Amino acid sequence: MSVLVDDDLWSAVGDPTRRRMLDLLLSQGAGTATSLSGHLPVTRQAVAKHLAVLDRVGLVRATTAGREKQFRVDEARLARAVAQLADVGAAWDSRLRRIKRIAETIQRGKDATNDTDQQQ
Amino acid sequence: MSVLVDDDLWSAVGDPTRRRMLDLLLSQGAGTATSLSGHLPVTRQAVAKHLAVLDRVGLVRATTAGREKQFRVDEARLARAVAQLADVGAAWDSRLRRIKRIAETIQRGKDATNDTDQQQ
DNA sequence: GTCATGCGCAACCTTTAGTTGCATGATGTC
DNA sequence: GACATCATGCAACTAAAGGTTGCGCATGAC
Repeated sequence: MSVLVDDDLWSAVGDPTRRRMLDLLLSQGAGTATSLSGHLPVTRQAVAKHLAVLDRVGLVRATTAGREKQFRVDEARLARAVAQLADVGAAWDSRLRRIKRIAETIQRGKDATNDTDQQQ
Repeated sequence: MSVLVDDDLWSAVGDPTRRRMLDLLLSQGAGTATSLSGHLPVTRQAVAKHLAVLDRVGLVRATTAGREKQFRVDEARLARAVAQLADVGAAWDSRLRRIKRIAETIQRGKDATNDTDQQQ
């Protein structure tokens, strides 16, 4: 059965632009829509929309200072998202390993008897 | 700097429905658009579109048998996707750890002197 | 042959990522 | 204080993606 995943959280980090924004925010500590857009191939308005999405799922939080609105990553929240990535990856990985093991077992069976034409 | 990620591959597994489809295909070995749609809250046509997406990025491969079109997961490709999930997770995780470590260092500094009001 | 079933295609709707354009509000300088 | 400036916010519009319904066609079962 499938791993429990917060779809909102996942799809927030599913967007490439938002992932790069998170990278930028992590490496720079904080940033505004304007400053981030300077490092991204999209307009400030697009960045602002993405920040709104990230803010809605709690991955970033804003502090208004004068005319600037600084965003920074909510570390606990991102850690949770990272944990979910790891969970899904681990679930698939273990299933892939199991499949590989079974395939090898079948292969060994074939090598041994070489006439049991097992399918499926 | 951001981790190298194949955006197509990532966004293919970024969709919740497609993730569940991959789960189903992994647990059942194979499936058709019709069979999968029985386990999902969307129509067969929606599933077919998702299968087309997954096929385009190589995560599944189809074999036509009579009037049925069976899809199965390309294990190598999914393993690669899993590796990318792990990479991004690890990158963020290490950055989060570094931030936490710095925060603790600052905290220790404050505890010691209690007047160095350091603000980035 | 006929009937059921699985697929593919087309039209349409809604949401989302992106754009441009403009109004508003805080800063700093003269 | 007035004014140019710069960051933000808001609105309208476009394009792509996820989803739907409806229909036509091929294949397999009887």
